[in-house]
Amino acid sequence: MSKTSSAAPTRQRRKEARPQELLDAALALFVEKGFAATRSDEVAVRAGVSKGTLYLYYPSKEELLKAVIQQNYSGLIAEGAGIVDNFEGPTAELLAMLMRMWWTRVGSSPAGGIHKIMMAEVRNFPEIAQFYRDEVIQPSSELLIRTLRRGVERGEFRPLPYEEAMHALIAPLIFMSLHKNSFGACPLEGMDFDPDRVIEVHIELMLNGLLTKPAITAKTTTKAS
Amino acid sequence: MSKTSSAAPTRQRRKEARPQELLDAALALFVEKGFAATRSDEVAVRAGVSKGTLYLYYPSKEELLKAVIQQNYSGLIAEGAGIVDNFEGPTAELLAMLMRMWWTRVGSSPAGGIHKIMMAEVRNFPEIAQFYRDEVIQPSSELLIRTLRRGVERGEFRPLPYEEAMHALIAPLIFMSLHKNSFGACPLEGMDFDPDRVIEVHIELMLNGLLTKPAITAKTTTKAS
Amino acid sequence: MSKTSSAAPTRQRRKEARPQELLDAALALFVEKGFAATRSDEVAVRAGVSKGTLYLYYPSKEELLKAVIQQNYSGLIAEGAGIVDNFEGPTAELLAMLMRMWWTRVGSSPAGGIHKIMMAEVRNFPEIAQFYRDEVIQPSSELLIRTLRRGVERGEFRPLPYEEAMHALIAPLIFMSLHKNSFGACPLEGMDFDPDRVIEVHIELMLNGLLTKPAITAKTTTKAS
Amino acid sequence: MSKTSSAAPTRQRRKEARPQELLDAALALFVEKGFAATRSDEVAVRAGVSKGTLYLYYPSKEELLKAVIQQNYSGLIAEGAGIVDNFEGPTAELLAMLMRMWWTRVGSSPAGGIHKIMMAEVRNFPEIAQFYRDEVIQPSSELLIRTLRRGVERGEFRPLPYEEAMHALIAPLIFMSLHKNSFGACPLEGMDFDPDRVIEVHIELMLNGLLTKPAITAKTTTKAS
DNA sequence: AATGAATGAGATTTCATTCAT
DNA sequence: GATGAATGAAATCTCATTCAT
Repeated sequence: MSKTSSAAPTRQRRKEARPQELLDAALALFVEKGFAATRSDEVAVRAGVSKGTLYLYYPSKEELLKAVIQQNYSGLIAEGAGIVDNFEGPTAELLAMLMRMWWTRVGSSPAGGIHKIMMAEVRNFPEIAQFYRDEVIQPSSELLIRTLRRGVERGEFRPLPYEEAMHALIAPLIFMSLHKNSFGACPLEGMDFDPDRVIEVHIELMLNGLLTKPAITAKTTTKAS
Repeated sequence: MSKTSSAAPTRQRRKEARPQELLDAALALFVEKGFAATRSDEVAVRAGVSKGTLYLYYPSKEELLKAVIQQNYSGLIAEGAGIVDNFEGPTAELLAMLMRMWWTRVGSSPAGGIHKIMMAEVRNFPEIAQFYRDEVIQPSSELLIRTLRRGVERGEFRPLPYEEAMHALIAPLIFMSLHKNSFGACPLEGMDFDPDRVIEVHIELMLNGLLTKPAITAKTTTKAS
Repeated sequence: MSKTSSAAPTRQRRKEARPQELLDAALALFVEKGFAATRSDEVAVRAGVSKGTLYLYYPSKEELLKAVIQQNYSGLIAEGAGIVDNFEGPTAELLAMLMRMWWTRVGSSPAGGIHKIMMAEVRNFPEIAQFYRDEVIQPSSELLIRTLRRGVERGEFRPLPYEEAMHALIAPLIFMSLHKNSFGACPLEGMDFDPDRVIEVHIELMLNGLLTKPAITAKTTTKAS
Repeated sequence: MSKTSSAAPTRQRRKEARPQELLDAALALFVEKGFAATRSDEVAVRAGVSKGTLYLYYPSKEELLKAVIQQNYSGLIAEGAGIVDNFEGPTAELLAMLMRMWWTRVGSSPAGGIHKIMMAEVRNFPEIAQFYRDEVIQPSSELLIRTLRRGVERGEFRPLPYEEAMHALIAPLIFMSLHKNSFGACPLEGMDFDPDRVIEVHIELMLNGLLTKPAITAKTTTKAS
């Protein structure tokens, strides 16, 4: 019926490969069912090992969660920093490139599911919350803020409160990533839009706005903060 | 502001108030700790009753979750529909009004936390997923799409793929709501921006874009779908 | 076949009686099989409840052990102190009375088994070790030492190092108690002496010695310390 | 005194030394932590081998326990028998010599810890109980009883029930040995007596009694049984 | 022979749910 | 109805034992 049907489940020694296999299995299940609702031997079975083996590599389910998060984010940010520092050309292009890159590399990959786990669990794991803020949120925020500032200083972008604009910028990316791993994974009728196109439209709108002619908005006198 | 402090003599716990008290307690705890990690007698204690009493009203924790979700969304949408149908004036104003309204009435109220629960649990409760799509997502999407179409048809907005634009529009609202109930509730340093202002910046940017001068974007030749 | 044969194992509410029943069951099993080798649901079953109920009263097996020890020794020593303070007559009689009393009330009762548990487990539970020393060993040692000093000071006993003599005095009592709960409980042939008579012989020998005529012993010039 | 420090070049672990090293490691750990609470790879690590190697020599932890006990008692008794048979002189001296010898050779050596293990585990291992009775208790009891009888028959000792007197005689020896391996190994204040001196006082008291003048005891008309 | 990665039965503990009071 | 003591299925984690290398 499937791949491992006939051969006896002979015991395998794969010390090197095991951590990665376990982390992948754990990520998939934590994203699908949530951390608390995933039983530790489900993880083991999906990774093709026994319950005991899982505990040989990670001393508790909580440590496993931490390892999943760390492994997926180590050295993800550094890459983006290099791009920002070396880019020459219109800031709009740089911004669009960063956002498309994040979407390709994180948002629509398994690692994107980590956001879902984090949203659901941060309040139960303050230690992980701090780690995630320091290693992921903070550096990537800085990257985008630096880019916005570049645009404003070069006169390409209108003046803005950077922190808030940054959040408005990334919100649809993360939202789409969350969607893919929640509603998007359910067999529901009538939810058949294409996340990739949402990202493109978002980029377009962010840069150019909805209006055919710029309006003078009274309410939000936005200044670069 | 205080709930029921003055009027009720608080003599005996009123039977008819129980369901609401239980649902409120459950909502708060499910949002804070997640569904699986909330113990059913925590809910009971927070509602001021005993564990047994909880089961008198809801036959299982799962049914309680369903009731929490359903109760918080009954008749939330109808209100918006009336506004859209009767509004006269620039569509940009209508759109901004709808978004601010959602933020005030839902996003920054306890009900906003339901999104967090839904994200975390839909894949475990397909039944709820369908309900939520039918009762919440579908009608509010239609409302926004109708508004966008109004803008495009009146020549106020540039042509757009409605579905995708709609998602780009609501993403920061929902994202901020999720944030308030996850990272925003953790005592982390350096995450001290104001969600309300993010909403305002988002509205501003959505309408006018980042660029000082409109660019001709080649990549996304967005047409009204 | 037995007492609870026919009646359905109907759930009983016995909040008051439960702690004692659980402690008795735990004592018996810890003495018989040792602490580590006793499974917590064995304790529950012997007390006539379910595993869950045990944890309703004691939050862990270790806490259960502590409770067993404390409950069996609270106010056991005070009694002896009263006797020593009020006794008039030959110290030999007082000493014999104390020893026989201990044997009757502790050594040959279930509580005597606690010594066996303590011997086996002290090194794993330093906290309990301290408790036992403070509550049991220290006060009862003082009692015996006071008695020995009375004998020496009244010229009834030869001079002695009190601390060491005290240990020589109680050793057979405790040893017999340990024996009853270890070898004595095994179905072995040829170990059929009577512990009660050992105690009597010990008392006799302690007071009068083995020798028909007192010897002058060079080696141990024992002085009252 | 040092085991094998100078002679062996310690190049490769010698195969023939393994069993002894394993038994020593097991003895030390079983005495310290108890049988059930000692993990089998703790034993292996302490013996400087891997877990797998331990199972090459002993097929189960239970067999290891048996081996520990048996190995430590082989040919311990024979020695004593020779002494008793050949001794000439006062029986009191013989008795004192036997007791001091036991204390030196067994009680205060690692082998003394076996008593602790036996006390704790006999009821779980009936097979070992029988072995211990046959190989250790029975022969050494006989030795002491023979010595007591010699004393009584030569008119040196008062008439006694031999079996019971024998137990009264050895109790402090074993009790001190147990103490060294339980409470004595805990860092408790106020338990700082010297076991060696307890033994000496015990011998002194046993021979001469506490009383300055022999009393006529009515209660225990002890006759040689 | 020696190793230590892998296993899985079994232990402790939790908690949704039931039900006697 | 309301309570909370009682239950037991199920979850996490341990560790004696096995076996591929």
